[in-house]
Amino acid sequence: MGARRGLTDAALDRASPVPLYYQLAENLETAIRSGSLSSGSHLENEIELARQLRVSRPTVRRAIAVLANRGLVIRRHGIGTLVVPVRVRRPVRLSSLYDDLAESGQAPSTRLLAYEVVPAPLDVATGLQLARGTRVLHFERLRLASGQPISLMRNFLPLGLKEVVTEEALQFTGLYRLLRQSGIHLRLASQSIGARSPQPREARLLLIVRSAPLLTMRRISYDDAGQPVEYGSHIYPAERYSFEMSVVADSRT
Amino acid sequence: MGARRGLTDAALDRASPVPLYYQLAENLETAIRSGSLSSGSHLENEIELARQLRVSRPTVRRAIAVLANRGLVIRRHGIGTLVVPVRVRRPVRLSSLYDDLAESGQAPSTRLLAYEVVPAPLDVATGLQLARGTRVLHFERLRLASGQPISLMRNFLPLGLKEVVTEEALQFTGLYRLLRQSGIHLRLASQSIGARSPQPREARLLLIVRSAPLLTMRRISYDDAGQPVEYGSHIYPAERYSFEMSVVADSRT
DNA sequence: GAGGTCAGGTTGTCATGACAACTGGTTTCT
DNA sequence: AGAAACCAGTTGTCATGACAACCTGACCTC
Repeated sequence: MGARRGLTDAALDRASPVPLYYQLAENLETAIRSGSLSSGSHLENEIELARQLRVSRPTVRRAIAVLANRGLVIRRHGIGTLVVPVRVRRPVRLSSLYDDLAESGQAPSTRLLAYEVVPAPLDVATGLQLARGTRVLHFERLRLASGQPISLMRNFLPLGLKEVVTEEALQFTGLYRLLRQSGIHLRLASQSIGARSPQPREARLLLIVRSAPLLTMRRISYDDAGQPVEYGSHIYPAERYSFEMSVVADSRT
Repeated sequence: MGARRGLTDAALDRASPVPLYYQLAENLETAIRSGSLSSGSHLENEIELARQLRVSRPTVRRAIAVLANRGLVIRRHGIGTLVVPVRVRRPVRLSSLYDDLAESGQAPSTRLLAYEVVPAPLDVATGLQLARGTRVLHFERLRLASGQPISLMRNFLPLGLKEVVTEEALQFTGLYRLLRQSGIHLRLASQSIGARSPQPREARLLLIVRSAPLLTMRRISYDDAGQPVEYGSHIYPAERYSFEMSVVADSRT
């Protein structure tokens, strides 16, 4: 042997606080995305993989389950585990527009149009599970990509986050990144995507004509503890933006 | 004791081909949705749950993992597992419009506007991984909910599925249900959601004015084996439809 | 009274072992 | 030659056991 490598290169670190199964999942994902595990090919079988890496089979299975959930591999009973054919896949992951743009090299920037404390409108109060009229932090941002307006974003947050999400910080980075840096991990979000026509002010800010349709997205995000963290109401010019996502069905049966 | 029931009511069937963890997950989901596990409350702890149900702790954990993936519960290290506050949550699940409507009691019906074999347009051929110009099955349907047009759907399928997806069957049931009944399990889909203005014919069919925006969805679905099964290009009147979804972040870090 | 410390309870991780179920190819039988 | 039976290889399910990491609340100390 000796050609039998490929994965064992990035060894697992048992001293690390990162779980073994997760280290392995990341190694495998790197291998897939880099192409060293060509698309359509079989993964080494679980038992062999476990033997080579000196871990137990459940650990290997759990790592592969992570990849399967992300839609990177497909498991087939009696056959093996295959790498999904290459495809542009934006994961269903809770993504941040700012980070997405940055990743695709679009040079995002932000114009902060409003930053204030207001009584929560009814739908916001309901979404954030606050009493009607509770004071909340509200701000409005115009997001530009490569200098072109791509989204007008209104957000409402519980007042307690005012120290974390400051007026200054919002000018230079994305909301989600700010929250993450403060140790707030968004775990769950429910969102609704629709379309409508722009109001005059919206058309003016987004540099579109009034007959051009808008994409709308309303999102409520919850943290680790299930507490509502953010109510967002965003609009996008449909001619310049669309939502890309991949959806993975449950595995069972 | 004696009040300590609630879950043990729907017992697990070890003779069933349905895995124990999945039976348990469904029992728990039923309990949550029916309200017998009130929102925000703690689940019984894993060890106790395992003891009561006479299964091992990994089995319990796996069942809870299914629910966590669906966004129904949140696990907190050192605390316990909590039921997520009630909320209308349409899962990101690969859902069928037909089934969704039926579930919400909307009485879906279908008008089949076209059913034919045509050479695949370029984008369709690319999406289905076929040579350009390969003949494919194409059909167009107008979906009505409670008698009102709610979607105009164009689909392209590999010709081999013509026997499964017949002209007659399409009139009375949804595409996904047809495929599932034939043993084709959709596992993965990549989709894109956008918006645009309707063309005259589209406005006429959907009973909207030309200035009313449309939601558009393009979707390519893949089966268990990673083979493309369906290319769909659908439009919806924005005033009558929106996409609801919940998104769950990976658990780790 | 304020703060730190500790214990109990909970989920998170990992190992080992066993058997079932499925797939695809090969062999055998008719 | 064709169909049925078998077999090797793989993933799927489940049990048991052990320890680590984490959170909360109670207790103790200062």
